[in-house]
Order: sequence, then C-alpha cells, then structure tokens
Amino acid sequence: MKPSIKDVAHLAGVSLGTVSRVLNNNPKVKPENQQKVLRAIAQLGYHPNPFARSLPSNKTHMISIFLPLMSSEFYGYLFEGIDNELSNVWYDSSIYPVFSKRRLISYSNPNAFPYQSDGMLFVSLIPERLFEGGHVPTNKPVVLVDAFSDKYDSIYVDNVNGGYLAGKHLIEKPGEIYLISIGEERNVEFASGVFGKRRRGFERALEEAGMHLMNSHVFEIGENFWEALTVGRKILQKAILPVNIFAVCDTLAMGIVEAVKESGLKLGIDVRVIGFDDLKWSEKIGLTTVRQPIMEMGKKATTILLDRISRDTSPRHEVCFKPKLIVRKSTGR
Amino acid sequence: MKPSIKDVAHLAGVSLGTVSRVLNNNPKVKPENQQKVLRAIAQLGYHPNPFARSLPSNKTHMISIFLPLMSSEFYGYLFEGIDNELSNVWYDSSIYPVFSKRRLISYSNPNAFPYQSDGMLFVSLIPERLFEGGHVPTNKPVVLVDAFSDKYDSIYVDNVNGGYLAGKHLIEKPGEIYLISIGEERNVEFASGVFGKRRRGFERALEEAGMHLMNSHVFEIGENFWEALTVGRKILQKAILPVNIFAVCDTLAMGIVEAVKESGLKLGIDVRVIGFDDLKWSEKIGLTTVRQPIMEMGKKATTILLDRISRDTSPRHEVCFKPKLIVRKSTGR
DNA sequence: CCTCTTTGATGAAACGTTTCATTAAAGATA
DNA sequence: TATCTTTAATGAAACGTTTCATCAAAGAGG
Repeated sequence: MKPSIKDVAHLAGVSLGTVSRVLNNNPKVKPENQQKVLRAIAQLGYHPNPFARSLPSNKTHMISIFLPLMSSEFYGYLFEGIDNELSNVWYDSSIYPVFSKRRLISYSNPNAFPYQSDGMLFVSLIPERLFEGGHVPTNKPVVLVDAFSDKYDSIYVDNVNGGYLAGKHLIEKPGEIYLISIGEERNVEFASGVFGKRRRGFERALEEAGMHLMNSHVFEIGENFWEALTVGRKILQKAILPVNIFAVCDTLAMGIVEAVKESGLKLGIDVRVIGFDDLKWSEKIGLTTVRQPIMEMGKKATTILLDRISRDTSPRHEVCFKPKLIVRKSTGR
Repeated sequence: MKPSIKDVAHLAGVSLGTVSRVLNNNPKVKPENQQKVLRAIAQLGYHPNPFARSLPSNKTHMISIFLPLMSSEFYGYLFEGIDNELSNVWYDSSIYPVFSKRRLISYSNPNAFPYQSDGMLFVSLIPERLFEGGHVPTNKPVVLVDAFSDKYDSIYVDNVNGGYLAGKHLIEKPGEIYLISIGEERNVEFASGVFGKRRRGFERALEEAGMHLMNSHVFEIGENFWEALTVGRKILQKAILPVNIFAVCDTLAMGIVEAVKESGLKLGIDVRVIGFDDLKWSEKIGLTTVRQPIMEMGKKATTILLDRISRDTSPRHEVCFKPKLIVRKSTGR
C-alpha cells in the first residue's frame, strides 16, 4: 500500500502535525526535525494525497478549464497562455469540455468534480446561457475568457470593433460584399456570442458607408472548414465579380480561399477574403485577417483567476483587448 | 455552508449510515426511511462531495484522459467516441494534456491529481517513453489508444498496413514518389510512433515493387497544415511531373493539396496526393486517404477501461483495427 | 532562583464520506 | 411460547490530511 503521512511520522519519530508542517513549509519546525522528516519522505517515496489534503484545507492547487469543444486551434494557443502562467505558481489544470446536455446536467451539480478545484476558467462560454439561475453553481472564483458577462470577470477581445475593422477595410474595395458567419442559434446555450458581435461591427461599418448587407449574401454555417468550402463554391458559382467576403474566423476563411483556388479565380483580385484570428498558418496563405491576442488573453485571465484564488476581492475585472487588422494579399496588396 | 450528509441524516431522523446507503442504492433500507432521506436530500439541496467520497471508497466515477496536444481534429472524434461510451454508466472524464517537461514531472508523482481517477486513457502516448521506469506511476487500470505497448491494453489501427495500402496504391501511378512525414525525433517522449509505422508500411510496398524511396524525396515536418504547405511549394517548384505524394495524415495532405491548387497544377493528374485519417472534410476536397475508425477506437478503449475498473482481470487486451483505402480524385479517378 | 515569554512539538478534533461490527426488531419455525 | 433467522438500523472506526488548543522546554529578565 502507498505510504501515508502516518508512516512518515512514525519513521521520522515525530508527530503527524510536524510532518504536515514540513509538507506545508511552515517555518515553525526545528531544522533537525525537518531533516528527519525529509529523509523519511524520501526513503518511503511518500507523496501526499491531494484529495485527502483538500478535505480540511479546501485547497487543491488545481484550476478547471471549461471549453465548448476541443478541435479548434484557438484553444491550443489559449491553453498555452494559461499553462505558462500556471507553471509559475505550481498550479495544474484539468480540462472539461462542455458540449452536450449531459455534460451540462452533470456540471449543474455544485459539488461536481470540476468545482472541487480552486478556480474555474470558462472559455467561450456564457454562464447565463448554460445554467438555470444564470450562474455557475459554485462559490469559488470564476473567470471568463473569450466571453463576456457583467456578473463575472471577463477577458475578451473587442469583437464588435474587430468586425468593424474588417468592414472598413472591405468597403473600400469594389464588388459585392458577403458574410460567412457561424450559426449560433441552433446551440445557443453553448455559444459565446462572439460571432454575432463581429457581424454587428461589420454591418455597422457598411451602414456608415451607406451600404447594406443583403440577406442573400449572408451564410450561417457550422464552425468548420468544409462547410465554408461548400458555401464558398456556392457563392463563386453565381457571384458577379469581384466579390468581397468576410469570414468570422480564419478557419472559415480558409474554406473560402480553398474554393477560390479550386475555381481558378484570382484571390485578392476576383475574390477578396478577410478572416478573423490570425492563426499560425494565416500568414502562410496570405490571408488578410483581424488579429486577436489569444495567448495573452489566456495569460491575463489566469493571472486574474490566481489573484482571486488568493483572496483578491476587488470589484469585477474586465479586460478588453484591441483587435488589429493585418492586411495581406487575400484582399489585394 | 453546503449541507453535508450529517445535515441530511439529522433532518431525516436517521443515522449517517442509512443516508449513505440510500446514496449508494444499497437495497437494505426500508422504503419508508428511503423516502424520508430522499425528501431531506431534496429539501436541503444536498449533493455528496466526491473527494470525501473517494477517501474511504477509493472510487471517483471519473476517468482521466491524457493526450499530447489539443488542437487536432483527431482528438475531437476520439473524444466523442469515449464520451458516448461513458455516458451509459454515468462516468465523467477530465482531460490532461501532456506536452511539456513540466507536465511530465507533475505526472510522475503517483499521487498526482489525475491518478485519483478510477482509470486512465493514454491517447497517442507511450508510457515507456514518458516515464522513468517505463510505466505509468499508478496501480489503477491504464488503457492505450492510438498507441501500442506490450505492457498495457492497446487499441490502435494497423498503421503499418495503412501505410502499405497507400504505397500499393501509389506505385501503380506513373511519376516519382514523395513522402511527407512528421518528425518524431525532436520530441520523442511525446510521440506515439504511428507516423514511423505508416512510413515503414509505405516503404515496404515500394520495395515489394522494386522501387525505392529517395532520401531527397522525404520530408519530416511538424504536424500542421502550414509546414506542409511550405514543403508542398518547395516540392512542386522543382519536381518532374507527374508526382505522387503520401502525407502521413490528412492535415498534412491538405497542405500539399493547397500548394497544388496555388501552383495551378492539376490535382490527381499532375500531382497525386494521398493522406491518412479520413477526416470530415477529406471527402469534400476529394482527398484519397487511408481511413481509420477513430470514434470506434475511442469507444472500444473506453469499454475495455470500464471493464478493467470493474475488476476484469483477463490477460492484456489488444485490439487492432484494419485501415481502409478510400480512393478519391486526388489520386485521379 | 523564580517568573515570563518564546519556540517547537504534541494530541485530538475536524473535513465528509463509506464500511464494518454490532444490535434491535420483526418473522419464521418448532 | 421459546428459539432461530432474517432484516434493517445504529454507532464507531477508517480514509489521509490540516489545524487548533494545549503543553513542555528553553531562554530572558529581574
């Protein structure tokens, strides 16, 4: 059986309390005894049991990351930012994907496994939509990333402004304007609303220029490459060139670009495409896009969460990053 | 404060043990008392604390999923298969990405947080390479998916045969043969070796046909679209047409396809491309590929893990799925 | 030398459960 | 009616820690 703190205490010839104090770096322990305890720990290969530890202390040194789905590059970058920040303080994280009714039911139990962590990071998720009563069923700190709520600390990028930048850029170009967005209505509970915001900003830019986005020029699809590819083909089949297309994320933009290349039309001349995100490959395919600082968002959110865990009681934090337009050849020049 | 089992017992007018038995569906409780307890639970909004529960019972109703990185579609499908299977038995899962030295250190503690779960699923990871001593530091059940080890239950696809199928298909076509693979040497500890196997099978097919893969025709890159795109451009610049290219996964194949389209060459005629995986979009871009049943693998691995958790002590399980060649127009006809 | 503080260690209670040995009550058998 | 089973409930111990109130020993001050 695994050694317990009792075995250590016995071997070192001290009491439980003393071992515990050594484990927790409590200064009130004689150097001599500390050595004895450390030797016993090493000799037995003892490691404290985190669950047992958390019972009296109510601390786990863990945070829980909730996110809607896994297979998007966005979350890879975000996670990198989070993990870097955690490594400074020896915290670890577990990831809990939220994408089904079943998961949601399980997470509405205030004693659900994930809520035993010291803090929660909700990524691209809005508690108001997810939970009955509109809040995460825990008293522990909760921080939102890539999502906004006026009840929680929120770290996000100014999506409306991002869409606006895209719009401003496209209205200068000749040709009709199309929008490829992500339909958030079907799964409204798992949606963060960021795509709707990008669209709003985009439409505002058009309106300011006295232009109007036609319903027939708007396509709402799933968040994946191949639906965008399909839509791209459909658009190019009957469009009057040149055409200007805003896709609300780079993955969709990629689908459009692919359709353009298939069709033999010239990207940046016949068809202009602008995306949103600026993922690693966006530069390689010359995609004009609106950049958001994903890793920084993850980092910032983590810092705030860790502060909250160590009893930061200041009023709600809200950090809004500014997006930046990156012009490449998919919109000509 | 949250209600505890004591509060329930008190309100229901029974002992702790009785409440516990109700919670665990132990039949030895009088219906009348059961009702009292259930009412008290509902009235207090009581939920058992999973950590406290796990202390005496050593059960969490959780499994831990370890995987090397997040942003690949492969893991999305796999997770779907896993989660479906879990939902039947009311198990939940947490995900632990393994990609840095730091993570590895933290996971070599036998009492690390993830090992408190009832079982571990190691995805695309080989314990022998990850841990000193060559095994996962836990006594609880461990099952490997998309990876092979003769020490653990292993669920995987026959990658050698998959590569062989790709090779057999390409050698029938005129033109030189290229291989785009993933360099596993840099991060050998986090690698599963599947790409090497695909390559071996591929080369075997060539050898059987008296052909030989030239070193200058092999490219080892990172597992991402844009490195493949870059390599694709490089190849097409100087290649003598026609060219036949095997990419060890669809994501890389996609990069090559993209390069082909940019170049204006004809896919399936000037340049033939075959991938591996058969992701959702592969059909849409007409990519010939070797299909592996990702979801099924996840499902099967989960079933086995759950059996192990409920004390299946039969000898080591090994399930090898057969890959299937899917011919589409990226290899002509 | 006596008292007062400080330092470090101790033992026990607590955290929220499960589980086990025990007991009480009820039913069955003779 | 007396004994034997069965059923259901109880109380306490256990799981592996932290923490708190208490205590003993040592050092300081007069």
